[in-house]
Amino acid sequence: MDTTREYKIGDFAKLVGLTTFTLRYYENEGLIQPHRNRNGRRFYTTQDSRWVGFLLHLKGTGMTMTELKQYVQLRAQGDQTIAQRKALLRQVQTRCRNEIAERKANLTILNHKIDWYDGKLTHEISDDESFADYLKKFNENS
Amino acid sequence: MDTTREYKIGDFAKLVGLTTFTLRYYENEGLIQPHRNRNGRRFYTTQDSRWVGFLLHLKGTGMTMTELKQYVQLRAQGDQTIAQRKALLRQVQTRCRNEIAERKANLTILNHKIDWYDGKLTHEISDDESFADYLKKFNENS
DNA sequence: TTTTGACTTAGAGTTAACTTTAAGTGGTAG
DNA sequence: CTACCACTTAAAGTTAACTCTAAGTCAAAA
Repeated sequence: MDTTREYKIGDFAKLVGLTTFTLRYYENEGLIQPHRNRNGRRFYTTQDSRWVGFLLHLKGTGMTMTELKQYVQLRAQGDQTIAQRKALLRQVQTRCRNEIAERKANLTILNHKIDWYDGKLTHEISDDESFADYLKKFNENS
Repeated sequence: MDTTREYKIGDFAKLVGLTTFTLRYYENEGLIQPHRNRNGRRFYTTQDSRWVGFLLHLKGTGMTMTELKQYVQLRAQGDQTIAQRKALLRQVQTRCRNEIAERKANLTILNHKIDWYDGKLTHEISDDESFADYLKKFNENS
């Protein structure tokens, strides 16, 4: 493993799947702190790509910029903020779980609707059975 | 069951959990077609609330306004568009499944991070074990 | 050496899906 | 009767998270 490589912003952008605009934006917001060479140009390391990777995982859970900034601030204050960071992540975790559950529930309805269309197309469902009626078959538990 | 009730826009809004603004907006976009009384005021029926309920389920899968409008247009053309409607919903279904999967994967990382903080707080994880190292324990498959 | 890429700041533009306002009219419930 | 709710159109405002531009300077790759 090469842990000492340095990337210019353009190359790093490709590496992590962001644009240079976004990288500078994140930097502005305090989420990333690239290094500078003697000419004042940014460079990024493998370490930085790991951090950005983690950031993107957090983003992917629905964590907002505001929350990410809070998180980064806490992180900068060292180990005494671990409990607070954990609390923050727990909040994001709960919300994310709820969103997934809700999304799944909606997807289930969509699945049934598609099945219903299937039935219509293959004439397994009579012409006059409504989707509402059809849905009742899956409602043992409500 | 009372299937003949009529609701004024304000009451209907409460019933379905939207604002009157949003109801008029959806109507404008062609997603809802309320009835009018002799004074030109909108009223909505139980039928309408079922339709809005379904709309909201579709929205909840990540279906966009544009897609919903397409869907409603197809619906208005009758049974000969069932295959097209099914195709549209399938596309939404696939995207929704992918998004859920991605979200779950990100949540898994978040879960591990929280566990890692837990370990730090209870000193089950040594002070110098990095999260990256910790994560490796779960990476049998990558 | 020419083109490509990086640097700066401040600010404008983008996107989706609402959300609200204005400004005036006119039913309706308590 | 009075407060409240509904009606209209057109347009502006909101939010988050980017995304891009301008305008000029400067370094580096082909």
